[in-house]
Amino acid sequence: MAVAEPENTTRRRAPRADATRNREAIIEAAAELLAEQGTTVDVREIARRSGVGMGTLYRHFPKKEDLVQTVLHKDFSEWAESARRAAIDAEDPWTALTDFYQQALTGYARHRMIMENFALTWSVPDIEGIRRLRLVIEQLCARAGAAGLLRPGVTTDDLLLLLVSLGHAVQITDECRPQMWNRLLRISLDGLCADHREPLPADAAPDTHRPNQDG
Amino acid sequence: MAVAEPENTTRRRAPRADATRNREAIIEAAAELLAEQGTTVDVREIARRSGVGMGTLYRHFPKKEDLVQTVLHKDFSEWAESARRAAIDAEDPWTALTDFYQQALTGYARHRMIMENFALTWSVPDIEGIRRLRLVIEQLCARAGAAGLLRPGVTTDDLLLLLVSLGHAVQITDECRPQMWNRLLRISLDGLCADHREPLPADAAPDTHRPNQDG
Amino acid sequence: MAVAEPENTTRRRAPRADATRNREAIIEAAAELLAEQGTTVDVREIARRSGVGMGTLYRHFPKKEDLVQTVLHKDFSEWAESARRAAIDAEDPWTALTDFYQQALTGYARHRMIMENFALTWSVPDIEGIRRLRLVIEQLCARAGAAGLLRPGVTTDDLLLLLVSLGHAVQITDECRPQMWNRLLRISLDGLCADHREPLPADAAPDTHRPNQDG
Amino acid sequence: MAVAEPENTTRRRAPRADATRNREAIIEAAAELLAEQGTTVDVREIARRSGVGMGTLYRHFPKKEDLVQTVLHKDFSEWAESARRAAIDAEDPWTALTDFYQQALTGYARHRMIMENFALTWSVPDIEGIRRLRLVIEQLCARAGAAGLLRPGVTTDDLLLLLVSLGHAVQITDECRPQMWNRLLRISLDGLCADHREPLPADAAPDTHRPNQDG
DNA sequence: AATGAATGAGAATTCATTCAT
DNA sequence: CATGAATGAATTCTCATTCAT
Repeated sequence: MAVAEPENTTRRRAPRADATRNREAIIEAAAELLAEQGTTVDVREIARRSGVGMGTLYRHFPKKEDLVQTVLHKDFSEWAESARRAAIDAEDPWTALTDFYQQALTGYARHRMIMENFALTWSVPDIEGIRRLRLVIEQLCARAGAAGLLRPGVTTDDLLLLLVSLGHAVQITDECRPQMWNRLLRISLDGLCADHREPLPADAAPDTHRPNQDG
Repeated sequence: MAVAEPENTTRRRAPRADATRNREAIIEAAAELLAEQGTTVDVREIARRSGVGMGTLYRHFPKKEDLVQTVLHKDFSEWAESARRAAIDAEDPWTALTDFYQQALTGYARHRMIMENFALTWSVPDIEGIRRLRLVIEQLCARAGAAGLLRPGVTTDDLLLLLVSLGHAVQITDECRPQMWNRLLRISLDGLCADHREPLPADAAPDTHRPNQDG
Repeated sequence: MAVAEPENTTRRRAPRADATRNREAIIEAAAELLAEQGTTVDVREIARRSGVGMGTLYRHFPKKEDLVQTVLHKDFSEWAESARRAAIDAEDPWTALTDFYQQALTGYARHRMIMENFALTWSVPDIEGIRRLRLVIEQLCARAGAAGLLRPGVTTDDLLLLLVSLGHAVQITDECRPQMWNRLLRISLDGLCADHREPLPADAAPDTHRPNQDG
Repeated sequence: MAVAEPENTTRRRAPRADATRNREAIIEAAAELLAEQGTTVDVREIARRSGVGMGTLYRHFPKKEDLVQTVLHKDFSEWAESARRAAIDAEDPWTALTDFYQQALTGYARHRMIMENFALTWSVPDIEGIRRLRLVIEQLCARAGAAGLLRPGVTTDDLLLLLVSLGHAVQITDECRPQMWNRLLRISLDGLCADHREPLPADAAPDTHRPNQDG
């Protein structure tokens, strides 16, 4: 009994397995509640739904914000990764871009408030996650550009901002008019493609262009 | 022009006439603070910044939400009206549409959190205001459509959702990269114009279209 | 116009008639509201119902308690007076006593909270009114005693306390079971009358007496 | 008797076991303060006097009214129970009735405002408690009636109302003239006993009876 | 003399965080 | 290590009283 414990021994009354289980239960409950109620959710409700005591919750996440950031990070990562996969699986560059947006925006609806707050509230979250997402888009952009499918002048940042912008449309419309955002995506992609005679200027003001009457 | 009126003098805390003045001071302070901190602002801070006591604030707005709604409504109305003016002043239909978005989105930045909450939090605010805005867009849409400038199949709701969607982009980027959203607007308008061979189908999925290689 | 005003001249734009009218309106409204809601009623509601401004109300009654006391005093006086009248109109001493209680208790229901508070809340109200009421009872007591109708040993204070005690019963039962208190009055009066062999001792403890079995 | 338990030691702020202790401290403090000041007491003062923080108080009683009701219920139960005991211990039916009133009314003084509010304020509290009290009286009534000691026609409700009515007398007089209410009780019991020739009619109006002159 | 807007000290209630068991 | 009771500052809202017009 008093012998130094070997680390590998099977001890059932879990010292670490439980901790992991708890941590994940907390994150899962928090993800649900943050999605439902936003960051103003009561910490005690998170503890209740995850089935742990306040003390346990605070052992894992010393501040409420720590928990929020963790959930944000996790949700964001999973979402970004699924979108990346969709792009990789596509066969040609334009389909890759299209599928990427399609997948990313479809997933956006599940992240309502979180993504919302992600952009706006409580300090800057998960810079690293955004950097990775940006890399994905950069590759899509380069690939489509090299194939001559993307309108000249379009930058990675344009595509990133378009994603966030459409994401907001998804959040607003998904419940009452699902798939309405798909029309907006189509419009934007048409505006992005190489069909357009003129490249996108660096300081594009929209009124420099006028469509052909009765085109 | 007229003789100097004694009532015009700046007197602090005049009662009857200043009920109005107080009301406006409260709304102004609330607008600022709501923009800065969102709907969680402390009511006392609004009272403090507007220079009135708690009682006065609550005489004018019996519930915190009443005040929030009032500010929301006012901001929204002013913003929508300025965008409408910009559209009316334009000479041709496409410029009207373009100027409308330009003006609306430029104004969006000033309304940060409020517009944010407008779409997402605290019940449904100001249905009437949205209805009026929608009417404006409907006219723009009809006018541009009649002139053959607008891509067939584009609806008023598309244009409305585009506005909100780009509005979000404005809010996110306005501080760190002002005018970046203008590029997105240009892209979207290009996707909207009649240059496109195919009309926008009713259930547009973006992958139905593929750009001309090396266009 | 500038001549010194004679005090007797008929001036229509009432300086004092209005004041009186206001004062009475305030008292009337306060009486109603105090009866409905007790002393926690909002002063502004009194002002509203009486149709005067807060300033006017506070000109007449500098403190809320002043108003409450005034209403208390008035209600109490009127009530006591009506009971006194009923006693005077009666022909023989016992009927006088009986009618006095009957009238007083019937009126009690209208004074709910006020009478309630009268005995219990907010300092001592209207000592003078109680003194007058006591005088009335004293005479009834003496008259019935002299006629040999009243049980020996019964004091004026006994009769006064009985009144308040039964008054409470009235307040509690008047709405749900009107006239139920009449049974209690009958019982008490029977206990008061001279039929009883033994006089009421000075320190009457109830267990000194035992009724005749199957009397 | 048992070995000294370490858990019995007076330790301030022990958590689990002291949840109970806190709860009782709160109830005790609330009972005192409610008796002193009525239902308008500041909740913070209750917290202060019971030595707990606001949060603790609100953990046990989510609304102020919950606390008030709890205190009301507890006080009422204890009081009713002590009166019931007194009645059970008596040897003959009439003494049981007498002792019951004696005990009940003696206890009434300790419950001042609370009993006051019990009858008058804040919704209907503790119907169940009243029902139990009524059962006790019902038995006393039946027992005394069967022994031929109680005046025919007297109902359980008469006795219940008499209790409340005399209770009010107790509250009013207990401080300034203790035991004065005993005289009233004696009078009422004499009115209740079977010595009276006529039974109490169903709709007893007091003037139907007239005492024997020079009884 | 009348008006009702303004005042601000309270009062009830919530919630992030700590801590004894 | 887990638990959940305890804490108390912060927050929304009320109301007796004052005061400028």
